Amino acid sequence: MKLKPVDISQTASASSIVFNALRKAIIEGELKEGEPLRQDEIARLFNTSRIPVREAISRLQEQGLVRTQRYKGAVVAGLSAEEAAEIFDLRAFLEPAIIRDAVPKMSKDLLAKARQSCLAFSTSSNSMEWGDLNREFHDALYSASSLTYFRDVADNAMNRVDRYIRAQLVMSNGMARAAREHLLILEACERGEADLASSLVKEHIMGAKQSLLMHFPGPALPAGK
Amino acid sequence: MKLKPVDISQTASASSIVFNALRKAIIEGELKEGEPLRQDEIARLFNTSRIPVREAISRLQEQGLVRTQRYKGAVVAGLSAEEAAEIFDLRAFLEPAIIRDAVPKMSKDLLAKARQSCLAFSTSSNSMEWGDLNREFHDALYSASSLTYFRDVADNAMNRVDRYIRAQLVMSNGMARAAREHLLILEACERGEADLASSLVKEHIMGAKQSLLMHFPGPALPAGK
DNA sequence: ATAAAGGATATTGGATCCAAAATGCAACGA
DNA sequence: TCGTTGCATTTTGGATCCAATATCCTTTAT
Repeated sequence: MKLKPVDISQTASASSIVFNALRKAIIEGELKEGEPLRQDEIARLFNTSRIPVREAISRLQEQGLVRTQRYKGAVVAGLSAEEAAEIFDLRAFLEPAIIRDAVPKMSKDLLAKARQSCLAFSTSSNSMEWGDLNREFHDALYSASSLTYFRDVADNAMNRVDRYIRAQLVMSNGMARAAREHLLILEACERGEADLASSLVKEHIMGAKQSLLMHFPGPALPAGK
Repeated sequence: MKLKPVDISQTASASSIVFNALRKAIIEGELKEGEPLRQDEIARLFNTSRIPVREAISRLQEQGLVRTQRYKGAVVAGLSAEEAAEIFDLRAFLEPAIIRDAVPKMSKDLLAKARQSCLAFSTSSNSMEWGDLNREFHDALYSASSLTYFRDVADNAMNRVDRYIRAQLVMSNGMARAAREHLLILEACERGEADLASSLVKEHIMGAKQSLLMHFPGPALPAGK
């Protein structure tokens, strides 16, 4: 038998398709915060009934990406400056540990891929791609770590602030700065300097936090927070 | 008007009632790992249809408390020794930061409550309560912290390993040791020594991890992990 | 003119119904 | 005897239908 087996039990259900599509749209900021998610409308878009849509929305709620009020429906969840700041703090706390674990496990192959991502990021002129390439670079580096639960948590944190980072990259000169810092991180990884990579990641995230808070939509945050 | 207002829009839906009940049962180990969750059966238990049950199950899946296979249904999720170990590592990483933040914010009132929890824990002879009291003590201390996102993450981590801790408390002499350590942590908090409390929490969690891995159900874990 | 009341419409939560897949079992054949 | 095949039953995923609530707009009374 020369059949390439495919695990049909892993094929996507309607609800998971809707879930993934909505999640991506929210993370990337395509659906603006506060925007209501009409079950009927979404169901029509995906040629399905409202049942899978409702399941998708309840899962999104569990991830903190939407807020639901009984009989009023779901809206894309937003973050206050304080909440965003705390999520960055968690990232700055966790991700250095992840990359320290990852560095000694990085294969030549993986480093090559990461370098490619890094290059693509710093040279891309299409600002629509920047967010994707930024995420791709981070994911590539972390993928060598075996701390799967740490990565899950960091991933979720990143998901919640990704759209703010995307907005941040295009305005000010966040892009140029990120590209510089990415290169430093990558080089530290290539030289196997886990501790250096770790502290560079921490600075990278805390820098992004500061820069984000400066331009955060809404009233300014009192200093010293 | 002397009416005590109640926000009716916040009342529980059928699906959230089912969700909370199932979650509690799983966390506390009442539903054993691997046990299948039959939608029809649960629906009958709660006098409802399968729709709210399905929503509840999909939310549990998002929290990692159940695993679902298409057309096969959901079973209570179990953890390998490695997975449990990593979750303890995350707890040992996060919770010290939470308590360090919490200590200077603890009111007299809160400390009194915590001491009560601590006492109840160490003197309870009903081993069925130990798990609840243990959780109550930890939650009381952390509740003073304003790091809500950190606490959410730590809470979720705790939820996944709570039932193993419960099992651990009753066997060996985990109970006596935990009671001793709790008292030390509490006293450090009362004296306002945040750094000490922090490192005691870390040791407390790492100790629990070691002790859990020794008696972990299933094959032993190779050393040095 | 304005605010309260009432009703039409839209939207959600839940129940019921149907189709697709998994599971268990019995019949059958080598 | 043992493995395979086909069918009945169970269970899940999704569609449709109904009830409860929210929202919007009109009416009405002061």
